[in-house]
Amino acid sequence: MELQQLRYVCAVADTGSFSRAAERCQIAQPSLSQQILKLEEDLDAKLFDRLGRSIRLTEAGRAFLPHARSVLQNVEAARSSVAVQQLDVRGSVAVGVIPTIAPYRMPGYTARFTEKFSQARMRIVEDMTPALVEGLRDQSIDLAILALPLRHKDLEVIPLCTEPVFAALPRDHPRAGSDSLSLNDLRGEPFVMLRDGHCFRDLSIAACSSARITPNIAFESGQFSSVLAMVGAGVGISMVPEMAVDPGAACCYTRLSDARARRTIVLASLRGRTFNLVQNAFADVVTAMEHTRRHDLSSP
Amino acid sequence: MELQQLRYVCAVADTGSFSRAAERCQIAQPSLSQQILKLEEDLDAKLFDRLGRSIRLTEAGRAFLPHARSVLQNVEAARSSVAVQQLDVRGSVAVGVIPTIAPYRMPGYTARFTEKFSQARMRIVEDMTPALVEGLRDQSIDLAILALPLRHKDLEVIPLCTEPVFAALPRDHPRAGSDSLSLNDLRGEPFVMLRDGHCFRDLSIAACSSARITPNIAFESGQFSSVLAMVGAGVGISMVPEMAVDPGAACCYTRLSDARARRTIVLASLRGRTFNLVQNAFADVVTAMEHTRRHDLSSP
DNA sequence: TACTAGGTATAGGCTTTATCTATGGAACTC
DNA sequence: GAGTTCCATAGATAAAGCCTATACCTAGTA
Repeated sequence: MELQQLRYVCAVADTGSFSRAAERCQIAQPSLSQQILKLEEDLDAKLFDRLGRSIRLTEAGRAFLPHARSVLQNVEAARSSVAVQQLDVRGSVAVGVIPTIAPYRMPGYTARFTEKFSQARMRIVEDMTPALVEGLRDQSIDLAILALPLRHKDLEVIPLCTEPVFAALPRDHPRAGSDSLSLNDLRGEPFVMLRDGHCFRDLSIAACSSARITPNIAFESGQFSSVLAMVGAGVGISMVPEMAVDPGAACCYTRLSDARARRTIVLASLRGRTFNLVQNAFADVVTAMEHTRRHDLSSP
Repeated sequence: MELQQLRYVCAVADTGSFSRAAERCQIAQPSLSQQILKLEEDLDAKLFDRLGRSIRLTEAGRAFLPHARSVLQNVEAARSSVAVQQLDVRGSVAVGVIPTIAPYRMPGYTARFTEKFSQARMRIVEDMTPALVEGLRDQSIDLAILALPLRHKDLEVIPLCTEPVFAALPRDHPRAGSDSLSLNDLRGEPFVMLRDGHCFRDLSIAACSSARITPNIAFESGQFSSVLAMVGAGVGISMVPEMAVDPGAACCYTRLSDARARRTIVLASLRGRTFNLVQNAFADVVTAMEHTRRHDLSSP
C-alpha cells in the first residue's frame, strides 16, 4: 500500500471516474488504473465496481475510504507539525553558564534576546563546567557559556571573547598602582581564590604554575565579589578576569602581563546537535553582542 | 513522503541506531540512511542528531514521530477494515423477488440461508420486474429473482430453473383431465389473468400470440391464488407456472405443450458488481437449492 | 600514537516499478 | 452504425529503491 494509491482512491471516490481522477492527480489514466488495481490486489478486495459509464464504491471501498482519507490527513499533519516546529518562536532554550561569567554577561544577553523573542521560554542554569558539560550531553541544556580549556571532542565551541586577567591588590599594597605587573612580581603573596571546581581557579593556578609559583591560598570563596571584598580587606591578593573588575571594591587592579593570564569565553554546544529557531537565535544574540563589544573596544 | 520512510523513522527511533533499524527492517543500512535523508530533505528538517555512536531525535523528530506512528497505525486499520468487511458474516443482503415466485420459493431460500448465516441481515423486496431492475441499478437491492425475458445488458443472470406452464381449468371444463393440451385447444375461452405489470402476464399473452390467440380476459388479479380461485369458480381458464400449481384449488391442471409455455427463473444482478460474503452466500444457496431440485426431479 | 571496532554517509550498479503513449474493447449517444 | 467516452492492457522509458563496496568519523584500547 502506497500513499499515492490512497490519493488515487480518494480522487476516484470524489470524481466518480478514473479519467477525471487521473486528470485531477495530474497523471495518465492508465497509470491511475494500474495503481488502483494494484492496491485492490494488495488488499485482496475490489474497491470499485466498474459499471460501464459509472464507478461506484464496493462495500469494501466504503469501509476503506474513510481510513484512506484519515491516513492522508495524518500525513499532512505530520508534515505541518514539523514545519510549525521549525518556525515556532515560542520554542524553548536552556542555557548553562558558569558562575564567573553569569553575573557579568547574562543580564545583557537575556535582555537583548527577550526583546526579540518575548514568547520564547528560556531557562538559565548556573553551574560549574563539569555539570554544564554533562548537561549538554544529556541535552538538559542546549547551549553553555563557559571558559576554555575544554578538551571534550564531542563539544563544539564558538569563541566569544578573550579577556586579560588582572591582579587585584589591596589599595595599600606596595605594588598597587603599578602600570605593569606579572605573577612573578607577586611571588610569596597570600592569595584569595575561588573555591575548588571553578574553572577560573584552575586557570589561575595554571598561570601561577607557568610562573613557577605555588600559590599560598589564604582564603577561598565562591564568587568574585567576595574575593574582591577580602582583597580589599587586606587578606591577600587575587586574580580576576577583566569582566569581574569592580571599581567599587576597595582594590587596585593591574593587568597581568603573563601569557597565560587570559581567559577565553566560548559558546559551547553538543557537536552534531540540531537547534530550533529559538536556540539558534539565542546563540546569534550572544555571538553578535560579543562581536559588537570587541568592535566597540577596538575602534575608539 | 513515503510509508516506508515512516517505518524507517519509527525503527530508528525505537532502536536508537540506523544499523539496528536497518536490521529490523530487513534492508541494508545505506538504504535506510538514504531514505531517512530523503525524508529529512523533503520535510526540510533534520529528524535525528547523529552524535557519533548514538542517535537522538531532534525537536522536529519529536514533533514528527507521533504523527508517523499514527499514520502507520491508520494504514493497518485501513487494511484490516477491508479484511474484516470481506469476512464479515454479519453483512447484509437485499433480495428482490417478483410476486409470482416469492410465495413458492422464498420461504425455502431464506430458511436454508438463515441456518448458516444467522447473523446476517436480510431484506426481501417483493415487487414487479421493472422496479426490481431499477433496484439492482441503484443498488437498493443486491440480487433479484425473476423470470426471463430480460433484455437489460447491464444485468447478469444465472438460470435457476425452467418450468412448464400448465393450463388451469375448472373441474367441470370439457377438457379437464386431458393428458395433453395446447393453447390452440383453448381458443375462444375466457381467460383469468394476472394484472398488467406482472411478467407472467406478458409471458402468457406472448404464448397466446404464438398460438394465434388474442385472449379474452374475463378477470384479472394480482396473485395466482386468486386466479386459481376464480378459475375454480368457473369464471374462465388460466395458465400458471408449475410452481403455482395448487392441488388444493378447485381446478384441473394440464401441462401445455406449446413451446412458449415455459418460464425460466433466473438470479439477476448488476453486471460488474462486487458482493460481500453474505450476498455471495445467498446466491450460492439459491443456485444450490435449484440445482438440487432439478437433480431430485430427474433422478427417481 | 596507532589500531581496531562500531556506526553512518557516499558511490556505482542493478532491479524494480511508476509512469508514459498507443491501442483494444465495451457501452452509451446521435 | 459511426462516433464518443471510459477503463483495461501492452510495451517502452525513466525514476527510484535497494544492494555491495568503501570512505569517514568517533571512541575505546594496546
